[in-house]
Amino acid sequence: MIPSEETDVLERPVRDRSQTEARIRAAAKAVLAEDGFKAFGINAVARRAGCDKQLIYRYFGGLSGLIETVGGDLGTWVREHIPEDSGGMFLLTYGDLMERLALLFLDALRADPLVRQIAAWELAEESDEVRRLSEARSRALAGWIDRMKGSLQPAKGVDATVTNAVILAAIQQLVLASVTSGRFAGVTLKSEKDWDKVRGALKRVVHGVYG
Amino acid sequence: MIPSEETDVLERPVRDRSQTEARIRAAAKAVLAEDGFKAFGINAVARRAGCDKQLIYRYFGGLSGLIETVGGDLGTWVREHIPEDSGGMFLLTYGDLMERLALLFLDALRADPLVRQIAAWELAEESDEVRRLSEARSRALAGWIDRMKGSLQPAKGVDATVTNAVILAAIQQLVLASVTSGRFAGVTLKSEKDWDKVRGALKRVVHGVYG
DNA sequence: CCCGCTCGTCACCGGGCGGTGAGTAGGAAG
DNA sequence: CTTCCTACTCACCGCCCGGTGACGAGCGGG
Repeated sequence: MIPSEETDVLERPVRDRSQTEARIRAAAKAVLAEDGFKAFGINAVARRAGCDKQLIYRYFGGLSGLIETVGGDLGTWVREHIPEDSGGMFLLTYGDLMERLALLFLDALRADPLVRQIAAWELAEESDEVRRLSEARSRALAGWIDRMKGSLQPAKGVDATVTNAVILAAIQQLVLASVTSGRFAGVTLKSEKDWDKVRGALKRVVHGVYG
Repeated sequence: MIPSEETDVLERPVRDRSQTEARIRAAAKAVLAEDGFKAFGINAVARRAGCDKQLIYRYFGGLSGLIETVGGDLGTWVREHIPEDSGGMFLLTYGDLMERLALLFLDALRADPLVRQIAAWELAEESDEVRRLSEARSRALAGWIDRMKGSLQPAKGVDATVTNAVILAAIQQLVLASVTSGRFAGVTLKSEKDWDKVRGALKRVVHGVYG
């Protein structure tokens, strides 16, 4: 292959620090989302960003700093992916609210490989970096729940926090399992029909506890 | 350190193939359970077993064969860890049955690091070996449910398979999250008091859907 | 023009990984 | 005692990892 002027121009480094930093950040998210946390590392990110790994050390102080930056970006994930309002519905009961929250969470998690990988990472490894990542995600989600529920209160005698955790845990587990194995506990999780069944079960569960 | 006769005896190889195979199998489970699936590999297992990794290739045909063997042993896990009978209770309703199943599954999973690691592994990676491992676990669990439920039937109109999957998914996710991060969705999962809250929420959920 | 600073690259290090071929030790059979 | 088979070990390969020190390339300010 004869090097043309165009490739020469394209392969020339940008020499713009902020732009390069952005490229590295984007590459980090892409590697994590597409190749999984197992493949996540200095070399993989640098390769993806098309620059030398030394720049990651210079600009972010190594992997941990880069992860921290990604976690910072993640704070906006909830706002980007889950609608803030009630979608034009009048949520009469706490059960209605939780049903809507559960279904939104299900679809949002299914659609976002980056957050899925972070969730799976959290289950696989305990390190400070991962912990900070998942804590950012967890805090954002909790804040969103608080904001959304407004003045609605569950029936007395029901520990809403723990019950909601159970429901969200079920959703997260099913979504994570669907990606890698496509099934859980004898239930296939592939087609949209499968997910409709899950939605139905979730609705029944939610209204079973909250009325 | 002067080599004593005792250490000499202890470090001497066993020269008994079946016994060495058993040592390797035990080492594999120990590495997986204690160090996690990330650390699982030929070198780690051989180091743990105190023999050369070559033996793993010779006796098991490499890592995949060894994993398969572990999966085979896993088929007996359910029978070992979850009681077959109804614990002297008369399970009058399907809801009672599922409550008991849920609580048993919760405790069994909390107590078994090996199975926890396999479950986490399944969420982190998609490979044939891991798939076979988790399928063995899944099949065993499903068979146990079938055996236990006997002739009890849930209320009509409720998809018991999917609903049960939702409940088991919640339990698995909460247990896995508790090990690495000690919390999920704002709920701390450390003390037995925390788990009592979870048990309460699970009971409410189960009897909410099944009556 | 050249200095100096920043952006970027390259080569290299030690170490752990999965994988393999060649060689050793030790007990049973003759 | 020798033979032979089997259990077992050792040394080595190539690869990729995270991490670092030294070197060039380009651009703005004197």
